[in-house]
Amino acid sequence: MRQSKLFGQTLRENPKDETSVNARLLERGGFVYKNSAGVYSYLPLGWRVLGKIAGIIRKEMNAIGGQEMFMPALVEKKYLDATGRWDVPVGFEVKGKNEKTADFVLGWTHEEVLTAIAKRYISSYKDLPFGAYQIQTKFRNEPRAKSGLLRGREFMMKDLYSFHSSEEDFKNYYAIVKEAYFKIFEQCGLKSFYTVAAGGNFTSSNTHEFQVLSQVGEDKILLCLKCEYAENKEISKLGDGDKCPKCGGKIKIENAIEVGNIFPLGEKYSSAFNLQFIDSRGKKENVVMGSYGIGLGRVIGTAVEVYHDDQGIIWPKNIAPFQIHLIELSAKDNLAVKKQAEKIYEIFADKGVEILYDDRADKTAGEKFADADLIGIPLRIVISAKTLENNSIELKKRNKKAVKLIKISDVESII
RNA sequence: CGGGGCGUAGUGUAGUGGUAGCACGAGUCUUUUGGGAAGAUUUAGCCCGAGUUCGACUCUCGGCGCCCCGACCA
Repeated sequence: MRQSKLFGQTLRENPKDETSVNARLLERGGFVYKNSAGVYSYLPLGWRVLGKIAGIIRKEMNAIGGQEMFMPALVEKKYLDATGRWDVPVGFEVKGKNEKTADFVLGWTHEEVLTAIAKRYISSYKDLPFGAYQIQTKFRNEPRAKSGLLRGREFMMKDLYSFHSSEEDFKNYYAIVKEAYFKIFEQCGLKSFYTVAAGGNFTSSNTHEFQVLSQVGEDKILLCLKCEYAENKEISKLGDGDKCPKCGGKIKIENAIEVGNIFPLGEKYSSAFNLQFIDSRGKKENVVMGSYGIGLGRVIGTAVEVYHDDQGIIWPKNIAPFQIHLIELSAKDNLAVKKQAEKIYEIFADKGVEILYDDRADKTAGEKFADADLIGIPLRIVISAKTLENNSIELKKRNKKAVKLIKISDVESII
């Protein structure tokens, strides 16, 4: 991608209406545009990051047998009436302009919708278990959107739902999803802690959250420093400095961002919809369910909160919008630099390396460096008259200070 | 939903009861080019509505919007 053609542009100053680090850096870097409080557009750079995260999630969901599908954002009243959740205030109610349509809510979760669908296809224990997921925009009427991408009213979410013939089978799968979640967050560069929590509008059981430590996190968790056992403060009877109930280690209270959660749903939804199967002895039983969410925008916001410095974002490799940021510092009277940069750009582009090429002719070196720091691509390559004298290019990692020269002839070794 | 703050070009900011400047950005031209360059030139704005007034961006009231704290919550 040539930066001269990139839609979206860096801002030199912080937007005055944002104070959170993730919102400031993401807006300044040209990743997102705020349309309304808690409602963001993803510009091409931000969309690439979101795509990276979606890719990691897909890979891990598919690996545990999840099947991707796509459900409507318009959810008719009858679905939520079945579980009494129509009146939950998080919904945005929508009506057709012509006033003749049924009542709808913009989907804020899809347990009911998928349970209704599953009813048609599940009849025997042989149809179980199965898991289906989607990556889709969710709408929640937050009383107070805040902290940039960390709490929006509209956000991309991966929601997986699993269906089982027994509590035992469900529990096995729950543990498998748990491991998949750890892998997902790890690949996103985030260290997550598995935390016991409450179920809110979804279930009366305890649920589990994946929390990433951050000062700006709105959750407080009680975390064992030794075995990493953690409880959300909202349900915990532990206090700062207590002994861990699992290993006796020291408990510490920490702020954290909830990037994912997994819910045992039991038979709440299957009984509401009469979703039953016939077991191997011919007996009808309720399906046992679970649901599992990850907020993709929140993962982006969290990554920025965790990985940044005064100059900008420092993307973890796997979710960076590009892998290489190539900068050419050419002078008008020295076409050699420009030519060489074009050549190197083509080499990487041909090999499918994700490369952003700062080919802007009217920007100074300082401005290009500042933009590169802000955008936060992991590896910066500079080619200039100075490097060319040595038949070299300069490499610098975004998370390191040191620069290193390598010969142009060795450029492919970077791949 | 309670409390606080704030709404002026794309961004960040001045400002007066007589309708607005500055910087950056963006466009054009020239000179520049290793950490946010220089000159010339162009571009673009008072959140909305009502009221007071000869006249409102300014004062009053009412909306709406944005941020923060709290409550709530992925």
